[in-house]
Amino acid sequence: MAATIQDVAKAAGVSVGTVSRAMNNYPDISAKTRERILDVAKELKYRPNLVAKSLSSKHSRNIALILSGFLEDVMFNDFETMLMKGCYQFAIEHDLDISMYVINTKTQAEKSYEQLCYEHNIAGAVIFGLKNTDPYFKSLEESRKPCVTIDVEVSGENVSNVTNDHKAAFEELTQYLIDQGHRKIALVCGRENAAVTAQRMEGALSALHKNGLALPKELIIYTNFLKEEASEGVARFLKDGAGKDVTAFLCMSDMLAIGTIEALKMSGERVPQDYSVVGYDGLYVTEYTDPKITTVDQNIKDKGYEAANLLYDMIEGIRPAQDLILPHKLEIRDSVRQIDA
Amino acid sequence: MAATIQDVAKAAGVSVGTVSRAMNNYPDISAKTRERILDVAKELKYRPNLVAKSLSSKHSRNIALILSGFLEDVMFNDFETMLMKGCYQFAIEHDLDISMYVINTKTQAEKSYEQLCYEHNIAGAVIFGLKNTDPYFKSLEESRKPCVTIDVEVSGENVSNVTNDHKAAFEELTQYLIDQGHRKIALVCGRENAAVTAQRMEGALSALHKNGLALPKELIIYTNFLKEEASEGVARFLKDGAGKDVTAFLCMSDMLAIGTIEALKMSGERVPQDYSVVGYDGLYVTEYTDPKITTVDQNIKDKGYEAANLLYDMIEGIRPAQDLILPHKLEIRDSVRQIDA
DNA sequence: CTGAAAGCGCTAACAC
DNA sequence: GTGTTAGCGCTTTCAG
Repeated sequence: MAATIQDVAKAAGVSVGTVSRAMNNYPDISAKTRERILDVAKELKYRPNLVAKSLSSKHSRNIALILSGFLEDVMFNDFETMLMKGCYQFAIEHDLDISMYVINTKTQAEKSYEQLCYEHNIAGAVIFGLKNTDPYFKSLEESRKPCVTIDVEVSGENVSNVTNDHKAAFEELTQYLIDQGHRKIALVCGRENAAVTAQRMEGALSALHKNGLALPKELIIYTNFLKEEASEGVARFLKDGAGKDVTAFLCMSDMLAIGTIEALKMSGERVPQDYSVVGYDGLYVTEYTDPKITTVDQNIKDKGYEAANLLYDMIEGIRPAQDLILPHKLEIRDSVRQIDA
Repeated sequence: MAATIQDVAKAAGVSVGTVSRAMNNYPDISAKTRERILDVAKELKYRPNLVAKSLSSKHSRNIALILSGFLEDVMFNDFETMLMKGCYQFAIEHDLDISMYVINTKTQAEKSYEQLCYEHNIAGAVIFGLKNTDPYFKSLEESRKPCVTIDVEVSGENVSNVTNDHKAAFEELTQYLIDQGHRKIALVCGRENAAVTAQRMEGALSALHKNGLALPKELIIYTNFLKEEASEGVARFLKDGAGKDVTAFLCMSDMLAIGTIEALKMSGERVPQDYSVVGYDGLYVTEYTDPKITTVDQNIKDKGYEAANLLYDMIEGIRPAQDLILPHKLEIRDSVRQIDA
């Protein structure tokens, strides 16, 4: 078995309390006692049992990354992975432990966020993947454990939100299309009950209206953010003839853009020569597609990092709960053609 | 604060021991007492504190997924994500908790696997990303905590290994290229100290030799599995004229194939019309590239699932440590041209 | 500055 | 069947 604090105490000829003080860098201990203890600890390869530690101290350096729907996603997507990388980056820099929990709508109903925290002695969590209709969406409000949601604005004394200005970003993206001479633009829309969908929709409409353009119903293709739905939708759209004169597809996510391009190619159309397509998210895969997709980079890794950072500050009482809006960046690549006037 | 076992005991008018028995479905308790306790527990929204539980019981339903180098990867890659999904799938089905730990060569030296387990009361771990030269590679051997490594054969009484028959798979892949009429094939090689590199190399050589073909040194492009290295290598290769008469690039990973195709396109070559390219791994991104890449699908998610499953069985004493070789599948897509005799 | 002791929430003998 | 109690390994008063 591994050495315990008892073993170290015995070997160093002191009490466990003193070992604890030495290990945790308490000030009220003589330098030489501390050193002796540290030596013995190293000798015995002693590592404090963090479980016991968190049980007795009632707080822990343990935060969680909670992913809702991680396993349900039919579609593959590296959003979560980038988010993770950001969170872990921060955690490692600050010597925190992260536990990842996968939940879904059903398990949210069975066990509240607070319960999950108490169960695992977790100080707080970054939560991704919540839908407007999820149980957590409401229950988080009363949570005494701090948390940071991504891209979903949940109110509550202890809940922060990290997001982008999706409206502005999507407006920029739309404006870019318009600047390139596109006038009749089809919108490939995301899941209805997603906050980001509404925000991006606003952005699109805003840009369109500013330029005296409209978005007729028949130019909207509805999806749940699944690539396949975009493909089918666009294929139908082309067949219907609904897309007469349309020159560009404005997609609410990169995966939708990929699906759109797929359908276009299947129909013998070229991108961007025949149709222009833009995406949104900044997934790494958009650099490997053909053509490389013009998109808005959300800098998801940063988002993870900042979310973990904010969570940490909330736990430590450094910052209060707040909404954080991170910068985005229009990433111009090869999927848009400039149309001559 | 959340309710504790004490609260439930008091409210139900029984002792904590009895509550414990009720909560853990022990047989030696009357049905009605159990029910009453369960009711009270639900009433109080009681959730056992798993930290206390694992501390007192000395075992836990906590396993870890340890990723070495997760943050160092310059290259993005969804290998880890798919692995995670597999592990979590199993964990959820079996009511296990998974903690994910990110380590690297340096932290491996500072803290052994066993220490990490004791620190967190972890029953065992699935370990991914180990290099032949990593400290864990040796230290795992003596571990008393069970673990399952992915694609790295580490000996040790308590260590299992889940992998594919990379040699056979790569041989198949090479043979496919040969069957399509390719005779002069360049090899885009992976990291030198990776076990999988050696195995795939063997497979390539085997297929080549069986067909009376050779692999001259100048037809090998060395990389560390980074896409950019493949790009540069292939570009240099084309410029050098080393690749005279070469008709196909056999890549040891999908990312290398992507880099290869990138370089080829940059040089004005078409894939597969001018050059054929095959990859290896079965990353989802190979379906979105142009052309879609012919590859060997390792079914990484399954690998994660089976690894977690084996780990669980080792912990429970159901299966001893062992090597598991999972099936692969040649995924024929559009990046290879058939060459007429 | 250091030791002794209570207790974190739970399990697991051991009684009765 | 159920209560009692001694820990699990650690932190944290409280003395001295």
